[in-house]
Amino acid sequence: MIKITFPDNTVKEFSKGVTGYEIAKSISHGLAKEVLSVSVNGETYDLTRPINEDAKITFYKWNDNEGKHAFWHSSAHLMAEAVEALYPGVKLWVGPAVDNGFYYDIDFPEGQTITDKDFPKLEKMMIELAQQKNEYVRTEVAKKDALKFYSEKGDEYKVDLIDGLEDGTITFYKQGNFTDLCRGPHLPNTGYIKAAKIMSIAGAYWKGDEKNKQLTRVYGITFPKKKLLDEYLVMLEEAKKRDHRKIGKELELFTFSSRVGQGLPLWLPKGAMLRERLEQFLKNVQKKYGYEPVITPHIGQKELYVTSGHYAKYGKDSFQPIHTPAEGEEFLLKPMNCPHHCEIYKSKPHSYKDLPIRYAEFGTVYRYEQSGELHGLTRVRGFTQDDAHIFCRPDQLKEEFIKVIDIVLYIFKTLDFENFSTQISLRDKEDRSKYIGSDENWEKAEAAIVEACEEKGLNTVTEYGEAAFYGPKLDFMVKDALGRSWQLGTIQVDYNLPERFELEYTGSDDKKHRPVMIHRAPFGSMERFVAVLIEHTAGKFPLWLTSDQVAILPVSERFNEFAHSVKEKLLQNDVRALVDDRNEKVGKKIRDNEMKRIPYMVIVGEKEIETGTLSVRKQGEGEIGKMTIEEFSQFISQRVAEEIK
RNA sequence: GCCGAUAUAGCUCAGUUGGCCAGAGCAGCUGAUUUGUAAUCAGCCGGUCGGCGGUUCGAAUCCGUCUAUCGGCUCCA
Repeated sequence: MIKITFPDNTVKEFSKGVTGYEIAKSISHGLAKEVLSVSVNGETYDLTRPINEDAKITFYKWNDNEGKHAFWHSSAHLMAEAVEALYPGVKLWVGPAVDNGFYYDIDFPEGQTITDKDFPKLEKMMIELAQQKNEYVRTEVAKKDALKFYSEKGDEYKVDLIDGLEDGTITFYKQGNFTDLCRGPHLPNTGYIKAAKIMSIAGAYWKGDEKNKQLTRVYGITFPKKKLLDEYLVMLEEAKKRDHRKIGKELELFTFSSRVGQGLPLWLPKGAMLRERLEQFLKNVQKKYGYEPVITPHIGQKELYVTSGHYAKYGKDSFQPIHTPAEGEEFLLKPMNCPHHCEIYKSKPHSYKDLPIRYAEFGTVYRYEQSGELHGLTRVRGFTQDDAHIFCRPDQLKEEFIKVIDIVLYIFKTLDFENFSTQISLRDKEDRSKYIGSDENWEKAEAAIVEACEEKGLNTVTEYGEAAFYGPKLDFMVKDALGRSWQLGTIQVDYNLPERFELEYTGSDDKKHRPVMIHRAPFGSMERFVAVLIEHTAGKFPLWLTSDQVAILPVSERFNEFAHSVKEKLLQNDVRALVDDRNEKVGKKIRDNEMKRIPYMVIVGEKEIETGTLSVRKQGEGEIGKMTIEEFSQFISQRVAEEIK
C-alpha cells in the first residue's frame, strides 16, 4: 500500500500502482470525468500512469493551466495523427501546447502544401479520430530503439531530437496508429477532445534558426465541449474589436501611407493631441524627479555611431548613410538618442557634486526593422522614445534605478495597467562573446538591478541571454487584446558608452572617474504605448487624456447658438468640449457620439435655457442628472484630478 | 528577410464558371423636417476594382511581377 496526500493534507491509502484516474474515481465519478492530469510529488503524470510510491497529489482540470496543457498537448498528437493520415510522407518536428492551443511543426513532402482551405478537412479528421477514443499509451524506450524507429520511418528531425536525449529518459506515446516521441503527460484517451479548430499556418524555421529549413507550423485549438469552442471564437471576435489598428482608424488617431513608407506612422490631429497630453504628463513627472530637457537633431555623423559601437553592430541592417555633396561625408538617421546625449554630457567638465545628471528628450529614432516584423503602431520604423539618460556615480546607481522604477510604476498605476510583468535580462550564462564591457562592470550592474527590484518588491522573471549587448536591463511588459506581450517601459544600465565616449567627472579625490549611464524610457515609445493603451481601454481613454471630453448636443438647430455659448464657458473652465450642431435628431447625435467614445454628453434645449442647467449623460451609462455649467465644469475637473493624482 | 493569406468608394463589404454603363450600407453634400436621451426622409456626389505587364474578341475575375496589409517565424540597439 502507498499513502496518497491530497492538497488539503488528508491522507488515504491505495494499493501500489494505482493511477490518478482510479484515485479520482474513488472520490467521485464527477471528479473522474473532469480531471485531465495529476501532479505527483511535483511531476505531472498521465492519469493512467501508475503511482508506485507515497505521493502528494493535485488533480488538474480544464481550468488549471496544467490541465489545459495536457489537453492541448494530446491534441497536438491527435492533429499530427490526422495530418499523417491525410498527407502520407510528412516528417514531424515538435508539437507543444501553447497559451492558446497548440501547434505542430511539420515538414511536408516536396510539392505538397496545406492552405486554410484544408482546415475543415483536417478538423473533421481530428474529430473522427478523437471519437475512436484511442488510449494514449506511454512506453519507456531505449535510445537505440527510439533511433531505429525514426530512422526506419525516415524522420531525420526526430532522430536529431533523440540524439540529444539521455538514454533511459526516453518515452513514446502511442494513440491509434500514431506514435510520437514525447515526455507527456497526456489525456487517458482521445475521446476527451470534442471540438477542434485549426487556426492558422505559418512558416517556422527548424530549431528557430533563420539559416535552417522552414517547416510548416500548423496552429490549432481544441476543447472538451463544443460550446467552449464557440465561446472562444466569440472572444476572438471581441478581441479584434479592441485592436488598436481598427480603433486608431475609427477614432482618427493615426494612419499609414504606402507612399510615405512602410512602418512610418502619420499621427492625425486627435492622435497627436492625445500623444502631446501623454508627453506633458511625463514631463511634469520628470520635472519633479530632477530631469532636464535637451533637444538633439535627427541625424548624426557616421563617426558618432562608429564611436558608440552601434555602427559595427547594426550598420549593415539599418537605414543606410545619407550622403552629402561633400566628398566622403556620411550621416546616419539616428537609431537611438544616447550618443547625442553623451556628447551633451561632454560639452563641459563635471564634478562629482553635479551628479546625477538626467537629460530627457522625446527623441524620434529610425530603425530599419524587417518588413515582416512591422505591426500597427507597436512595431514601426520611425518612432519617438520618451528617452532619458542618467549619468551618475557608481555609488548612486541603485538609488537612481529605484527612482526610475518609481516613475514607471506611477505611470502604470495612473493608466490602470495592473496586468504588467517585469523581466530582468542578464547575460547568457555560457556565451559571453556577444557582450562588450568588462566582467566586473557587468556583475556590478546585474547586481544593482536585482537588488533594486528586490527592494521595490517587484515580481520579476529573470531571463539569461536577453541582455542588450552593452548592459543588463529591466523591462516592463503589458499584454495586448489578444494576449501578446509587448515591452513598454525599459531601464538599462550601460558601462559601455561612458567608456567609448570617455565620459568623466572629477571626484572628491580630485581625480578623473567614469560615470555610469542609465538609459530609460517609461513608455518605451509613444507609438507602442499609445497602441497598448488603445487596446487596454478599447479606445475609451481616461478623461484627462481624451481629446474630446464633452459633446454638447442641441435638441434642434434653434439651440445651436446656446450650445456654442455653453462650449465657450466650458473651454474657459478647461473642459474640452465640442458641439454637435448637425441637423439630426438627439437620438442620432447620442448614438454617434457614443461610438466616438466621448466620455460625457450634455443635451441642451428649451428646458435647459429656462432652468440654466445641463442634462448630462455618461458614455455607456446614460443620463446622470442635471447640473449648472459651473457644477459640471467642477465635476469634470474633479474627475480629472482624481485620475492623475 | 522567410512561409501562408489578402488588396473593390473616406469606412465596412457584395460582385456566380471571364461577358453590357462595377453594386449596397454608413460617412459626405443638398433639400425637406425642428427634432428631448443609441440610427427622420428624399435626392446627389464619390471607384484607372492597389501599381505595372501578360493571356484573351473581352479581365475586378486567369497568370507574372512590384507595393502595402494580415497571421506566424526570425529579429527588436
